[in-house]
Amino acid sequence: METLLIIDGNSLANRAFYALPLLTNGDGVYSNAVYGFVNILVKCINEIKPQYICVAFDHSRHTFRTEIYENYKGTRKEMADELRPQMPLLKSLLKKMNIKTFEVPGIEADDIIGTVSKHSGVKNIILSGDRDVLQLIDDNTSVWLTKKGISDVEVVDANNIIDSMGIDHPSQIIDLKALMGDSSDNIPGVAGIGAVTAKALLKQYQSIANIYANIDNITGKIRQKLIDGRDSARLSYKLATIKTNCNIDVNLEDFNYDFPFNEEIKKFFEKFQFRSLLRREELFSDSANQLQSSVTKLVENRIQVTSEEQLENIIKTEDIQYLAFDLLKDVEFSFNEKSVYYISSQADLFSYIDENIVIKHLEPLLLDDKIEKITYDLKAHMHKNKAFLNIKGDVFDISIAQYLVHAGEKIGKDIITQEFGVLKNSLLNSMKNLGLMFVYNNIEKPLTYVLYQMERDGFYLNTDMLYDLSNKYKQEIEYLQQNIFKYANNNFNINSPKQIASVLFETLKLSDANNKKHSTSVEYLNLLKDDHPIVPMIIRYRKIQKLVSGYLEPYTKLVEEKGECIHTYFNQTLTATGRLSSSEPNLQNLPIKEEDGKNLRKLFISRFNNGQIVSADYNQIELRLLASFSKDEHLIQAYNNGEDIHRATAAKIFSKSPSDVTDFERSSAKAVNFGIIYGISAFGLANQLGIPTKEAKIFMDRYKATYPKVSTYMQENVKKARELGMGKTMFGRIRKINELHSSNINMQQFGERVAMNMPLQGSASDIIKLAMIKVDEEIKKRNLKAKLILQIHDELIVDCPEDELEIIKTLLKSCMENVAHLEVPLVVSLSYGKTLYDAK
DNA sequence: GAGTTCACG
DNA sequence: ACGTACGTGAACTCA
Repeated sequence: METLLIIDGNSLANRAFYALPLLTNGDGVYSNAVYGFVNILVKCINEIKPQYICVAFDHSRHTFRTEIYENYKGTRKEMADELRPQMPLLKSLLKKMNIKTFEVPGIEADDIIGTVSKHSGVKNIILSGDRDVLQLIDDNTSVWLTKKGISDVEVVDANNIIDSMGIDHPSQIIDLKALMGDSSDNIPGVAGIGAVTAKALLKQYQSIANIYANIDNITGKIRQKLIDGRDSARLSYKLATIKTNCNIDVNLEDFNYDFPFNEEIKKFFEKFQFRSLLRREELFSDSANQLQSSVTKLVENRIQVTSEEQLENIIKTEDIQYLAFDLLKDVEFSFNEKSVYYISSQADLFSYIDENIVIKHLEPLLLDDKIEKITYDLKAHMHKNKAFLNIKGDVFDISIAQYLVHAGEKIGKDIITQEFGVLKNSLLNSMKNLGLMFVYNNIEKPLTYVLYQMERDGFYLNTDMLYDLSNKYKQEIEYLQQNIFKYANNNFNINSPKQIASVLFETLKLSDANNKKHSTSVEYLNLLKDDHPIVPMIIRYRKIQKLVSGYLEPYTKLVEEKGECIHTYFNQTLTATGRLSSSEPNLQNLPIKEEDGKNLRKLFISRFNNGQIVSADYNQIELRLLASFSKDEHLIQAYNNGEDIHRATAAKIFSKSPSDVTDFERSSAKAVNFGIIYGISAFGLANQLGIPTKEAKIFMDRYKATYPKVSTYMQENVKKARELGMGKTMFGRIRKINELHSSNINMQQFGERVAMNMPLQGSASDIIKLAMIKVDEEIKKRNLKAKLILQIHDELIVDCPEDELEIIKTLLKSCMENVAHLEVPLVVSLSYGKTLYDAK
């Protein structure tokens, strides 16, 4: 059974604080409580190996207990001045460890612990210094009590609590306290009754309720004391009872944590000089270790270059095993693992050496094909300095390798040049083990150069038209705004969904049936568009506002700053599936579906006189891949015969001839086909089609019955992903899918959909990347002036001189269609025209 | 910085 | 009873 470790944060920090001498780091910041806390945390992680951890903190002194009894814990001293500042420090460290912390107004840490332990559904171990929590012990819950100091713990569970406390059942802790009181919490109990009498009474009567029920059988002074103290006992019972039903979210998924620790934790430990922890290499993940060793060396071997002579001397005398460089943040380079050289920022005038001087001296090394180069983000370096354009010899890009090994994961990018050699070896090793070498060598590495050119060349804009369009739409916004205000009888911010909702549903009292959340997205606005003239105005305002603030204004700004050519940035190391992404500006989401937006595409023009914008896009590449991977005969046959696939699907699942398929049936089949690619769920399909989930389920079932091989293929994907912990594309690109082993059913289902979708989306992405490399090669080979300038996932855009149009069309089609050989043909559609709008 | 909304494949 | 289609980027509000 899985185990959840629940820590009483205040209790443990207190114990640690008083057990250890006051340590400070160099800056005089106290850290002994944090240090002690981490030590015992690590000890528990090693011994318990819990799957989950959470930490509960007291929010403040004011709780429901002080409400009913103002003296509760009234004898406690204030938190020590040296401890108080350590608490936020501790909490931020826990956050870095990805350990969930709770801190809830009105209740104490104990109540959080009680609630979590009773609702976790797994085995609980409570770590605390406070015996109060013993009342929470049951068959699934035990307590680790910290003893004097912090290194010793006493384990109390359902079996030994009797010996430990001299009672028969954990819940009697409450009864015991209600009788004898508790001086540390200032719980009164029954005056005159101490531990011995209380335990004896409980031995005989089990509970305080039963004691009072049998009060007539009790004799002597004890009886009188019990009668006199009845109210106090009742109050004490309430105070001593830990709540187990607080209003907090107990979600195991939140209690996952990171261990071994990451780089950030290591840095934290360094900052506070937790040396004994830093020495324990097993506490840190590999990359953290690599970083750590570099940090250690860095302290000793980070050498500032302050003059040209020094630089010349270094290059002459160093043991040059490779050239590692990173000029993006600071200017840093190294030749082996022993040292790293850097130049200081320009602010340091006396020891300033220009980065161009450094580059000048490194250039012979860059051009020496026998010296291996290692860098982080080669493409950015190419943009930064032309010396990086013609590097000879092998170049290893850490950022790409890291991305391939860790696609879809969040990893720190704080890497130091000195460690590049080590990192390269370990990443190369990982890539070999994971079967990523083809993707690295044949896809991503050559693609970097293609993307560099695309970013550099950019897309030309019709600036006159940009200003005209901008003004036209701004006027319309002004007009819409006035009308909307008029209808609302009020000026408000139309960009605020909250304010729109208030106008629609409160001021104008429009129906919010089926829209309890008062969503104002078009989907819901459309339902109301006939109810009030303000609604279509708002819909139109939204649309135009989007065009202006999302496209026209950013372009205007870019044109003013950088001229009439727009350069996007293609992120090659971001998406989980292997796709590219485009930003600043994003040219992968230019409007196309509606005419108003599509008009913006007229802004995008050729750089050549009478030039042409050529678009080539893969027809349904993901569905074709599905046909090929699943080897489903019906799908393969349909594609080989060039059939309309959605119509064919509709004919199959609605059992009629293709010519009898209605528009609704075809669009339903289309939605089903998309759904299949996304890892279908009946709910999602129902939502898409606006039909009940039950009906969507029927569509799905019919699809599965019609295309059984697709069904098995998808299940096979999930199964493989579950075994390997990752999804894979046809060329071996991977994406880790940890969600498949989540305790949360929703997360698991998400993992399943990802396992079904990633091989399709990712393989399509591999294919178009290979095509881009091929297209670039062919353009170069033929000395063409045409330029590949955009990639939009399944589409390539080329800016082409008039006289190269025919060759480019042929070249694009053949490169793209022949880049991979599948069970079905890859079909590319071509279109072209004077603007991107015309290349439709 | 999260939540909403909307642009694309 | 609840909430889910896959992958992105960006503008905007509001706490």
